[in-house]
Amino acid sequence: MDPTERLVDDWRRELPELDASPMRTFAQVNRLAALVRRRIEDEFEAAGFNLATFDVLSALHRSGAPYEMLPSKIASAVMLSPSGMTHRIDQLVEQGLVERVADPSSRRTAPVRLTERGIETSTALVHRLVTLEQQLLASIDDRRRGALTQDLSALLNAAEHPVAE
Amino acid sequence: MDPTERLVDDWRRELPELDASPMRTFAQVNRLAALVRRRIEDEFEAAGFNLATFDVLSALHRSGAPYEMLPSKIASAVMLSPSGMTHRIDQLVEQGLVERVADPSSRRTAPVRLTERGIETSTALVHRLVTLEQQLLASIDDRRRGALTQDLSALLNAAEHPVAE
DNA sequence: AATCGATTGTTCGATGTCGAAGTATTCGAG
DNA sequence: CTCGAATACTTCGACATCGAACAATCGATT
Repeated sequence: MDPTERLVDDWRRELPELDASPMRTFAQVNRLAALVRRRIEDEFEAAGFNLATFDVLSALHRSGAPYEMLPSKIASAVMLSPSGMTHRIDQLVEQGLVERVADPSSRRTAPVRLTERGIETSTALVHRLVTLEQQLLASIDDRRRGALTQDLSALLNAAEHPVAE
Repeated sequence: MDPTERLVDDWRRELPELDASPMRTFAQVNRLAALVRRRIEDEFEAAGFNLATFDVLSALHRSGAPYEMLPSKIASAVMLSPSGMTHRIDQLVEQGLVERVADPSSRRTAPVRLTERGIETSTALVHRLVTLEQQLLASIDDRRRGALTQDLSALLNAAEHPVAE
């Protein structure tokens, strides 16, 4: 029996008045995210990089030429605090994957730009990533994948927009 | 357009030879896990606790009376390193939520047991949690929830058991 | 044109986690 | 019965992240 199913059974036994079934879905999502993260880290580590690095490179790459973004934009894209972003960019600059460029329209900001090496690295890593993810998705046929995407969209929507505060 | 859909479009534009569609599913899972985690943290913080605390209390509670587990068992249940577990237990002992008890069969291990207060806290938090999760699930009817659970199970299975090393 | 508030990024201190090394205890082979 | 291997936990140092405080700059209002 998988751990997330066990979870619901346990709570039914301990607190019979509680309907614990919602917990299973989120336990699955949480565990899946953690396991996949671990798999990706292993995959990237084999190439000498990590997921944190890829998150930033990928955001820049996806933004299209000239592969520039403001740190604040990257930070919100990867759900990282501004201070954390500063630190990550410092490392990437160190590794020669990105560089801070001057913004002629504002001296308050210093957009970050992918270097050649940054683009190559991002490209190599995204191919590795997709290959891994395809393997993980192999057990689900296309039709169910479509339904899954829809359901996850609905949940994401609920999670992004709290009902009332 | 939601960020995970955008992701696929961006990659299609930048790297047309790449089929980036698998990335969407995992981006959804990852983002959902992060957002829900944040919501839960907020919910628990209002009660003066956090998710890390609940994870441990909940593992003990679910194990049933006398609510005892070995630290190593709890650690694997919540996917935390042994050293991290030591630290968390220290805090919980400090707060009077758990206590280390002597194991008559071995002096090498000191099982952790929920205190009265620990049980009460766990019970209160799990009710808060389920209420929140029910809200988040409200947009999906029961039939689709069943399908979602099945699909997530398949993905979890693939993620837990790597094809080959 | 001067100033105040908003925006953007950085620094700093605190915290949580990990992995490696260390300690204590138990188990098993001879 | 003894000693080495295995087990379970802890300690320690390194590191990523966060939030709060700070600094610099821009924009808007008067």
